[in-house]
Amino acid sequence: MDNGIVPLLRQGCQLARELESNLPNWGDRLDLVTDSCQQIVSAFNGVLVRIGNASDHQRQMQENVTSFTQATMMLLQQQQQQLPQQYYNPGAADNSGGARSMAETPVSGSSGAEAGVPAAGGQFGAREGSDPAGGRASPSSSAQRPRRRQDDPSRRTVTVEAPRFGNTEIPPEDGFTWKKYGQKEILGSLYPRSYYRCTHQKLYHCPAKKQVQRLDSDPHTFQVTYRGNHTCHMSLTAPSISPPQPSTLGMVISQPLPLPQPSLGQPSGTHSQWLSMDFSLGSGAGPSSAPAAPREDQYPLVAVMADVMFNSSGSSSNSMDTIFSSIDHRDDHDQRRQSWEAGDKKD
DNA sequence: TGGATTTGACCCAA
DNA sequence: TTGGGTCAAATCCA
Repeated sequence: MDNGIVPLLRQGCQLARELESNLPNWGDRLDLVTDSCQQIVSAFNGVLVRIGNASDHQRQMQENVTSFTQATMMLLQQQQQQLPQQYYNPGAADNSGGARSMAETPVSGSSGAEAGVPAAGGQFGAREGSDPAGGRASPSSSAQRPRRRQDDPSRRTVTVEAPRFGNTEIPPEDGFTWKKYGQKEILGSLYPRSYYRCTHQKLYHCPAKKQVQRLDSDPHTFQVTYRGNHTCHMSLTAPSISPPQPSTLGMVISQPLPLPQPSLGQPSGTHSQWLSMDFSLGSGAGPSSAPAAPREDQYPLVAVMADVMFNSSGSSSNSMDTIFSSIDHRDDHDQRRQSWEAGDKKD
């Protein structure tokens, strides 16, 4: 391996470890967390760029890097999904230069003129309308199905680079399964906008939706707008009923990633909650079961992912499987310890 | 045959 | 009035 890949890998791992060690001290400085995550992603993106003509081994590494990059960005996305917008650092999401793979900016309105308008009420995970499977809205029911175009605090936009391999017509996996329900030509845009909703919308009334549109200026880049939060995986049954594609990042999010409750009333330590709750479901416990106070052994998630990624010696198994089985094992261990402690206290 | 996608029409916020 | 968002019938596909 040459072409500066190793230094970049080291840099990425180093950044991950720094993030790990700094997390307990950063408190609610989520801008710092964001910056750090983006530096990590940039480092691994640099690796991606340098891995051109990949051998099999390098290709495996590339898949690992891609998975880690996507996982990191998804974690970052999940994090921001739960945060009041004042925690965001829009400047850090600027994708105007450097290795651009995914960049995220909070969207407070549909026009740039409204950028900076604080999200009214800071509502998280605003559920859209009433019954998403309610069929065509009658005049009375339409009042319960507001068609928000602006001021939707749960609206987030990411720019996603088209896949380099395979079908470049579709945006990369983002960890969820989506069902396309519409496509529309958009005025002033060369490319149509596609509308997706969560596959589990009917089963679990999951309100999550996304819009995918190719950029006019860069057809190799998609702008993906997410609306609503996934509630399907907070269901006790959802993860086991509809396992995602095993070979995709779907493993990442569709596994025990509990998404934010609409009424998160815990402004302090929010990011700690993000880190502690995301992978703490293991056996189906909901976010409400997340420990109130973060434990320091819950922070090294990123480092764990990096370690597993680079220590998995070319296994044919999916890297995300490895990563999250590792996390699950950690979680199992935690659960066993907690149950043991509980039993111990009973005695 | 059932689930996913396509597509034209409808609804409604701006 | 316009155009974005959604619905649902038609179609495709495994």
